[in-house]
Amino acid sequence: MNRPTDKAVDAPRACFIAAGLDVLGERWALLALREMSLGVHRFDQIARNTGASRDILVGRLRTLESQGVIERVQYSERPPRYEYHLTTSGAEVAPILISLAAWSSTWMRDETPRASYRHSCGADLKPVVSCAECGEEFTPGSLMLGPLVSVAGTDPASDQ
Amino acid sequence: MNRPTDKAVDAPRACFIAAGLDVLGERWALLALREMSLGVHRFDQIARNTGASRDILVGRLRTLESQGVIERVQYSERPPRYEYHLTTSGAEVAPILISLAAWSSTWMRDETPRASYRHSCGADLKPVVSCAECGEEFTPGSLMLGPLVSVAGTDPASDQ
DNA sequence: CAAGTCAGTTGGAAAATCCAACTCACTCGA
DNA sequence: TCGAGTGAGTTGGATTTTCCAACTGACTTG
Repeated sequence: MNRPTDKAVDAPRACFIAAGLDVLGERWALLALREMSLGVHRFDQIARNTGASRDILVGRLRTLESQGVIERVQYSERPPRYEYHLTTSGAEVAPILISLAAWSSTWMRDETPRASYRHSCGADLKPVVSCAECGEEFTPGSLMLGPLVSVAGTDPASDQ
Repeated sequence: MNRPTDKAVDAPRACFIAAGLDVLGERWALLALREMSLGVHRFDQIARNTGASRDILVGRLRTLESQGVIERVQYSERPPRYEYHLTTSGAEVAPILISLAAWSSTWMRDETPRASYRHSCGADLKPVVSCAECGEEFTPGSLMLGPLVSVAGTDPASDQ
């Protein structure tokens, strides 16, 4: 089904979920983005609000910046000081944070008090995820593997 | 603004995003759930498809099980063998995976070929996240902090 | 009966994270 | 002008996680 010299038949599944996690899945990355989404842009405050150690946080912010998810905006010349702001890419992480918050507030209810989130209309967070094409709601299981995608199309390959 | 004896003014923000990440944010956890969402339920195959080392994967699966996200289903008596299946809670992680895949396929396009995802209607993955209450689409920035939530209500507290 | 499958375990090396303290360049109040 | 404070890091060493390859035990299959 593949080439004659079938290399490793069992390479990990290269998919966009895995690729997204390479950037957003490292510890503290999503919490840092949460802070910026909430309007917190400065290093000390992001460190405090996330609980990340400062050295690790520096690394995360640099990675996110190099991936184009956030950008540094200078707010003081001397000494040079920067704020961290979401780029368009970073702002579009919001649906992930929203889904996560909604899942968590449904399934992680225990005794500890936690900040909840809501939509700007004032309602409690109850996101509905639907398909932009057909308009139907995504149900668990309606996620299917599609074709391989790169700059150009490549030949399909299916294993599971 | 708070109590007289203000304890640590700078505790990390306890919110549902952070709580969700405690369970889903560890390395390999979401990829393991991805596999189960795609119908892969057995240890060896999950290990292969995610790329996780077997020892770490065992730990993750145990944690997810103890958190009620997945469950082990025995499929062989002797030797005892189990499959890993999503619980209702686990199935509802789908919107997170969907948002992640969509974000990634928009912003992580590089030369490497990757499996894409689509809705079961056949369309490319373009999820729309909207508020169940008002029906309006969530725009970046429409996520607001709500009140503290626990088993009972607690007094509000705002810092940022 | 030898080889293969499946779901793990094990031990040691490597990498990531944590933590507290320290730096540097300032600003602010007395 | 001095001392304290702020903001954004950096540093070194301890701790925790993860990686990796090999191994086990209980089977099944040829």
